[in-house]
Amino acid sequence: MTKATKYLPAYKRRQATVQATLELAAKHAPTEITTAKIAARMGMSQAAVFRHFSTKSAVWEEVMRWVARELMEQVQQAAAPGPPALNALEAVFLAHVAFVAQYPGVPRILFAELQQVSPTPVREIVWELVRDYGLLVASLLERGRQSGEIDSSISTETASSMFLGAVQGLIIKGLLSCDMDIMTRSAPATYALFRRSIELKQ
Amino acid sequence: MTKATKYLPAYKRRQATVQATLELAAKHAPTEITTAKIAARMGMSQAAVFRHFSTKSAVWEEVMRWVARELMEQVQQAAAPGPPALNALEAVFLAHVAFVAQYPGVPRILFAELQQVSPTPVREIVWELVRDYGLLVASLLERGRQSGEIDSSISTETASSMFLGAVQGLIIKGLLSCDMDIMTRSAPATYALFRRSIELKQ
DNA sequence: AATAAAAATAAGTTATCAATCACTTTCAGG
DNA sequence: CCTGAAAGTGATTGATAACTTATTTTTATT
Repeated sequence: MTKATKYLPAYKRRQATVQATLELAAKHAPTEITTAKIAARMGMSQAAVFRHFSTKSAVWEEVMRWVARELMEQVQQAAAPGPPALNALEAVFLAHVAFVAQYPGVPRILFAELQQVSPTPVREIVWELVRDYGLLVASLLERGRQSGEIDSSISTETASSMFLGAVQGLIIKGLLSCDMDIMTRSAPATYALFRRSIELKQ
Repeated sequence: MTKATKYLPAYKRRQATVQATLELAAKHAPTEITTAKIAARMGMSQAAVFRHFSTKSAVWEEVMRWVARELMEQVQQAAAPGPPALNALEAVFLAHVAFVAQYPGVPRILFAELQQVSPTPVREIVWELVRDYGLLVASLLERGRQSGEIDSSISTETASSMFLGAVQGLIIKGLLSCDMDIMTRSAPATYALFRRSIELKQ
């Protein structure tokens, strides 16, 4: 929670607006996040928001850009160390879950975007994120296949869709039970199951 | 698509309203489905909707009840035949995917509900659906464990969350690519992978 | 200390949408 | 074929939320 200081320089105000929106999303549905509430959270008038963003959806775009950058940074860092691909993949899995647990508003925002049918600017950013994330997972799966950790009969495409699904299953459980920490607790066992599905049988 | 007939008896008008809403949800985000659009789809005035539903959210409640009843009917029927539990589970998986492909608005409506934080009447219905569905999957997993198809070291809880996640992974892919038929095509391979994760190794 | 530029505000406007109500049209039963 | 009940409509209302504009407050520079 950023402190509510008035008369911030523009770039800091933009950052603060993004954070305020994320904080609101942690406890409210995105559709009921109004510019008035965002402003109130920063201790400002509603009109002030439009000093820094030309439209409301410009706010959502900046929020999504922040989310994409931050999540990719976290998982890339997690993926970095060491040769055993399946361990790196586990680190990615856990980093992703930890990120969502830390910013519980993020899945809500993403789900809101998935409802849109026509392509919006925000959706474009989501698409890029999903693509980059998918490439990271696919490269780890490929590495695991070459090192003989992963059964070579497994399709990388199917496995990476399953990987994402495993995360989603946890997220949905967390959202439904209104307890995002349940995700963190169940994550290791869930990954172990995923691992079993692609591991070379002995 | 129901034919647009005026002066329907009340119970048929209610059914028609539910169907019209589902059809709209297939091509629009739930937030932009207004009572005016629902009415227009049936060739009626906006005011007419309120002859049959006291509020707009009463419409969503009825829609969700219909979805819950219909989906459970489909998957229960799929689960019915035969002893090999893992085959019954596959039938459930495919039935679920087929249902979503047939009513592409359904995941959008569900995702919209998942964003709500405070418990709404619609959310209550979703909760019941998820519980009933979870029980069905759990009972099949239990049966498979007893028949020796499933490794007894696997937690039913974790496996059923993974099952749901596998479906979700497909749904998200379908929504993002704006092509729900991709789900149907990828479903068998995805289930095969899930099966590998719980099957007894030989 | 003076002042210009930047940040924030108060008080609007406009559009949209759920919900209401007085009134009209249609249908079904005697 | 008549009539009362049920189904539907047009016009309106009140609330809400994004966006605008004229004005004020603060900050930074010289």
